[in-house]
Amino acid sequence: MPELIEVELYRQLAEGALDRAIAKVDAPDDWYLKRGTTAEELRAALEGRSFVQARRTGKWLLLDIGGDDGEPSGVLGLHFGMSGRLLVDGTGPIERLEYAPDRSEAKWDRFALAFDDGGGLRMQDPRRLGAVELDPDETSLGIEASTITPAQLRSVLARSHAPLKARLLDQNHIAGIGNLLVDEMLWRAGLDPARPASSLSPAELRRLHRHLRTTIAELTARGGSHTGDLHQARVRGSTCPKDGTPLERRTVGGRTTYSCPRHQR
DNA sequence: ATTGTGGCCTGCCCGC
DNA sequence: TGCGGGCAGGCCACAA
Repeated sequence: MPELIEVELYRQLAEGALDRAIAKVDAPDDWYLKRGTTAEELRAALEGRSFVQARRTGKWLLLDIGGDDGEPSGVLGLHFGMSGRLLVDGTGPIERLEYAPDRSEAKWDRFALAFDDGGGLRMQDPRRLGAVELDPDETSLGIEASTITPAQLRSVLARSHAPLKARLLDQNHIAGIGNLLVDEMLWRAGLDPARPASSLSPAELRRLHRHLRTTIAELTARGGSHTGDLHQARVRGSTCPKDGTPLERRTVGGRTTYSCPRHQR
């Protein structure tokens, strides 16, 4: 469930891990290291160094590593899948994570760093769907959703025959939106998730852009992707909070989709 | 390139 | 009380 809202909270948390010398890397789960990254590589790249900046694009948290000469020497990329949590010095910004257990168990620790000062950074992920990578491919990520412009959104959707929802979930074109956010913004915008992406009129495009930006901003202020007005109705047999129509549940773009057949057109 | 499908992973919850 | 199956969603490999 970590979508860009949750990962942004993790990024802010990670600012508390900057400029602290890394004493030890603990990468106990090889499966969790992706795209050829190895535990040995991580130790070589991180031990004795420190992070100089905490960035985010879409659902990726990107920690710039400072080199011996003070110049950036690499990037540690963290991805949280749907059940990944970030903890710095044992505490995190999110207590309850949708679709993940509330508890904390040591066996869910997939990656950890110990700092010289005795603190640490830890990634917990019960379902192991997250990832740790050294120098992740940032160029393949699409436009950051939270700041996308109307013209950029138009170009993302242009000439695509994929369902609107599938396109908005495609991280290679627009980065950061997950299944909960997309259902919420399409519900607010009154757009059918199954519409071909390129079928929106100029007025509908403007409407979608406005709701995309305000949905992200509002749910950020409320504290998470699960705080949308549609969210409590994302269960079987519920009705539209807007007009009371029985909600439709189907698969669009390979994902469970709730929408209102009456006002989403 | 684009789009769709199945699979991965694990914990939880339901019905029997 | 135990067990099996379905489900959740992020993303990747693969097929057409």
